[in-house]
Amino acid sequence: MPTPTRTTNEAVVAAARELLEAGGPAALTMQAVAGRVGVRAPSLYKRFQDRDALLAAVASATADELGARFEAAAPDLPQLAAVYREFAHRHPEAFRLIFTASVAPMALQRSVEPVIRTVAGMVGEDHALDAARLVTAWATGFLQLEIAGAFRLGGDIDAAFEYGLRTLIAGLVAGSGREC
Amino acid sequence: MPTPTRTTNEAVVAAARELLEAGGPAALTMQAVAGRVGVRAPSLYKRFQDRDALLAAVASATADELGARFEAAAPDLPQLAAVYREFAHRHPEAFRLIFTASVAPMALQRSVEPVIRTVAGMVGEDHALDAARLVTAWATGFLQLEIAGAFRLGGDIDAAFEYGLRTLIAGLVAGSGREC
DNA sequence: ACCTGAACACCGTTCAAGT
DNA sequence: ACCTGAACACCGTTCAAGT
Repeated sequence: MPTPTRTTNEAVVAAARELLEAGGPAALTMQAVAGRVGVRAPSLYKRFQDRDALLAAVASATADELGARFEAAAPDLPQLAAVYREFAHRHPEAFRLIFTASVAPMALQRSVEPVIRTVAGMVGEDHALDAARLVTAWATGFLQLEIAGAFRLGGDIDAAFEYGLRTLIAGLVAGSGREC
Repeated sequence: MPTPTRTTNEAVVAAARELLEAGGPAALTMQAVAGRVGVRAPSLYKRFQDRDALLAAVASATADELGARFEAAAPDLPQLAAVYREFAHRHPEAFRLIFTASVAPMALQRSVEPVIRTVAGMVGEDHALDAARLVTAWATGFLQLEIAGAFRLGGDIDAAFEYGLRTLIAGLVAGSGREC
């Protein structure tokens, strides 16, 4: 008779996310993930083609969660920025993973839509995409540098984030509306 | 009698950089690096404590090279941005490596100095650090997203980069001088 | 149908032994 | 003094054999 399944894709991805966040990518081994869901490593290959596919699933799940928080924060740009930063602080490893070449590009498309919508409301449809790319590039770079510990020259990081957001908005508004 | 050395740290790092750029981090194995400099893997441990130390040396060499190009481009912000982008395009893997947590934070400090100097000339010393962080965060994030293939919604990427730089400068100038 | 033990290839790393 | 063969631990992955 057909044997009932002993775990689920969701449980596997959840276990992988925990291991990733706890010990970085090196800790996300097939054996460790399998152990967490009560199975042996070879069984995982029934669900994911290989480790890269599992990483992609983790990235995708992370992007979906982020997208949901963006959805709740739009169309308030400072709120979007705050949500993004808090998410990166809480899941630094998953945050990094999302922007890894092999994995993520597609997973992000949907989650970024609330950002485009928000920015479009500020600068108009014509520059919406360019402006969204400006804002996401800044925030993503800032958080990546912050997480990597690259801000070593002192100063208040929170204040630098506020300054960046404020200055960015000033530039967006100045560039879109009439000049003075 | 003392055996003459069969390679140098510089040659090892150069070989590592080539392998990294050609095949990503996974291709940078101790055996492959050793093979490229005509030696066996265990010999590398005389020069670098472990693979992570070698990666750190690669990151450091990359950051130094980038710093030299920044030095030549300062204090022209658009020129700095163009140099940065060209460097990222030509060495995407090394560029990514620089911002990996375990490796790089310190290697960047010196190379970023020309950027701070340039930005200070635009907004004054008071906001120099915040403004430099805004600019580097934007550029780094943009390039990372571009390299990762995350800009999938169409549009002209070159134009988006120009737009970002222009808008950023507008914000910086508006925020520093008197308002209107 | 699903799971696993055993096996293979590959990698990082150590160390005693070579020259 | 420097280098290396051999060995060890560990990982990703495959597959025939179990239930």
